[in-house]
Amino acid sequence: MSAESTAAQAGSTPDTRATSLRSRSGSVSGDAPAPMTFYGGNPLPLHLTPILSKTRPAGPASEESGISQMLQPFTDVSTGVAVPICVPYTPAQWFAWRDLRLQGAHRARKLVPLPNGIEPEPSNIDPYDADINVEQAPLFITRGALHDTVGWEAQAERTGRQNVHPEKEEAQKGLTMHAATEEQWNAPWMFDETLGAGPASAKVPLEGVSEEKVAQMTDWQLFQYHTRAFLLRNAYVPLLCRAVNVMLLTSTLAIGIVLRRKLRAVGEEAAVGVSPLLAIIFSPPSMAHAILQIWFEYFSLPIGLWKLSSKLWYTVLELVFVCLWSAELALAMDNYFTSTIVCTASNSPFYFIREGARTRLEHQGDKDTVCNLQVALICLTFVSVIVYLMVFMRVDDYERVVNRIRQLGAVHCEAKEDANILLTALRAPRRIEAHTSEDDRLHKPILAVAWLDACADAGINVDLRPFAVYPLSDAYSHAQKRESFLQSAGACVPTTPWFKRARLAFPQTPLTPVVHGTLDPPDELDDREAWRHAPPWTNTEYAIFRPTPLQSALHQPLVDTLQLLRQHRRLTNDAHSEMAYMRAAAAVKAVPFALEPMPVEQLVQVKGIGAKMAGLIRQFYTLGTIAEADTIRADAAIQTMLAFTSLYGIGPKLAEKAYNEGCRTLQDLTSRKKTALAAHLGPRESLALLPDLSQSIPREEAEAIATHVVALLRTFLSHVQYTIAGSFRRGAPQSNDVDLVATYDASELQTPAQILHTLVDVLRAVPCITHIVSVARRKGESDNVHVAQLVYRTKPTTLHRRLDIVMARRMQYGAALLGWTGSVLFERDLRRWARLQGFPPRDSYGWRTMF
DNA sequence: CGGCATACG
DNA sequence: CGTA
DNA sequence: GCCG
Repeated sequence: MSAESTAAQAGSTPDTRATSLRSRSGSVSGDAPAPMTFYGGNPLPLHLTPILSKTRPAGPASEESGISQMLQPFTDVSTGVAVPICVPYTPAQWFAWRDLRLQGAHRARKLVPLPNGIEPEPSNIDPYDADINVEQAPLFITRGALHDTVGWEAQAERTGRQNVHPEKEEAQKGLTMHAATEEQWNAPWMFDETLGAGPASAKVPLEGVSEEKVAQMTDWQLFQYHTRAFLLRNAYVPLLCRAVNVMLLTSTLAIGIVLRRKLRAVGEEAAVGVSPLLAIIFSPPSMAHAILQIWFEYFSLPIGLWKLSSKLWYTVLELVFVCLWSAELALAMDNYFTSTIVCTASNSPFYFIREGARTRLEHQGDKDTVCNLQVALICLTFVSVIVYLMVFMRVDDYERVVNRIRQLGAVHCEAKEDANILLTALRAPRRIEAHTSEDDRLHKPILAVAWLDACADAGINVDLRPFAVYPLSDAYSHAQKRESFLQSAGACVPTTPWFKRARLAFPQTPLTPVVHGTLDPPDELDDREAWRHAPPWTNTEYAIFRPTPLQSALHQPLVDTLQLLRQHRRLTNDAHSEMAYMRAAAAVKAVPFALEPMPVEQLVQVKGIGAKMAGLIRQFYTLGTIAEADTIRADAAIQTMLAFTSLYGIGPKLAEKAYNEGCRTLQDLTSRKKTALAAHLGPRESLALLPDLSQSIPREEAEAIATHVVALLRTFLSHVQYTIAGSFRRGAPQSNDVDLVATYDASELQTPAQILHTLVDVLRAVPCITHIVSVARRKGESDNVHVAQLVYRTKPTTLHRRLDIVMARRMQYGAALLGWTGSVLFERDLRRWARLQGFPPRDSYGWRTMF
């Protein structure tokens, strides 16, 4: 709607109002139909920015004034979404969120229509035709990296208070859990406990291996399995490796000494060159190094937590020993083959007599001893070099993990406080305790790195419990319920690609598989991989489970009409009916085939469409309109009240009241009322701003605003990351407001509320905010997500824009992002489903306050 | 026939 | 009650 | 108004 039409409408007389209002309502969704896209999140490619890199904006923000800053092209990092890898709330909730994430994966990826002319409108397809030609179905493939959606990023509960229902406690008893609750975990760490007896035992199934599988194994497989389990689980293994290393070095030293003594005894000190001497010289520092490494591994700060420079030095040291022993190996071999006592046989290609060489010592036995010792030296040195190289590769492992994290779309956090999951190569509980806070151990799963690989293999977040290297908190009290749900949903095997499970997990009717997600895309393998992540349309009661285009390519006029009926129900204060229309509109919007030819009996099979809706839809497609909608459009009173509600702070109740008191124009409303509502943005200001605020904001401007605000934010806050949420994040080309979700480093001491206040002060000083609708309480609880609702204006000549700035700690960033991405129906269905899944009503901010 | 999202100003 |  |  344009500013002109709004102004005309506001100033119109009662007689002309009806027509102007009608034209207004007619243009409610009159935008040109956008190409059909799923909720793809931000259409810009979303990268997960590793916090590791400490990305800063291109230019120093403080040097430029706000406006010139804003005019700069949008080159910021804002399209990167950095979300700490974490679990939401309790593990039980984590499972639920994981499912949500799976089923809502369409929100996580950029979806691109398939090339080469595949029609996105399968209007002639009969969905009941069993042999449906899938090639005619709308086909979408996904590209781009996974970014946060539902599961990764929601956050761990901090308080740990659990509202354990008695019956759930009871149910917990039969629970098969990781051995984490056995008391060895809490006992001081001792070698003998970890050697076979403790929870690190191979008896605990390895990740991804069910007990039934183990039972079916052959002896050889069982042996392999137990070996693997031993090597992976046993805390003694690294020590064993080091012990072997030390033994090798000791042997090398011994051989060097024996060899040298022997040579001296026979008066042939130069017979095999300097290699025995070098072995004697190199061995002691190498042993010291090995012992140092044992200390590093068992007693120091875990190497993964070292400073980068320390890690580099550690690697360099390792490299030095690789070099030393490589040199020794080469030298020992050369000394052997060119020995003055000629160790090589006369028929070998290495055999030749050098000047001064003696083919014989006094005793043949002495020569054999010397030569054999030299061979032993070569072998030991070779093994040592191999061992060093293996250790070297282990150091490299850390980088691999970081890359994996990034590849999975999660974020590697520098500060432990920011993380929601801790990954470690450590296995000893005492060491883990030494390097984590009690709070972390209580609320964050501490997992083996193998979990990451399992996630990468499965393409989803897999059950983390088998990967726990430290007892998971009591928060698992709800795991039983989750487990049974997942099992009933067929969603409990981590190695199953998610789309297979999702098919089973979706509540669905026979109507469902109109569009299969099983078609292979024509070209590259990458696309094939991506394809499996594009969920098919699902006939479900819950909006969270189905992909939905921003605009329906088939039914947008019908959707708009249903929305009009919904507005009417809202004005008439019929919340439940209103919701039914909202659901119906959303359901229709998501349907990927034409409803037009369908009889009522088929229409009612779509979830959310009942008898009445089906009738209305039939009416719409036979008569070309819905009678009730026409009535509403012709009703001046309703249209007037509808116009009233476009003012900030005026809802159905006030609109009706005002209308009954004789108000007919927006001016009437403002002159009559001086409501205390929305203290800083009353009806008068709201009316003044309406021409501006009702104009939609293009993406570019939203991004410019965000860039500007974040630049200001960065003048006093470090490590700021942000995302434009709201309908923009759902892919809308324009919106009526900008939702900016921002987060910052855990090292920052300020609370989100304090930051918001500072930011608002800065924005006011610039000045580019004209109204403060509301700001967070100044001394709000330190851990809450806080919001500033502002009216933003770049400079006096530009339009006023509604701007919401959401400030969250990084732990809650993902949750905040989810909560502020919407849509409204999505949020409601999210909570509805969560409640249905039996989440305890709790007051922790994690669940309650955020959603 | 009960439930339908939730928190905050 | 209105807003997100 | 729809769903279970």
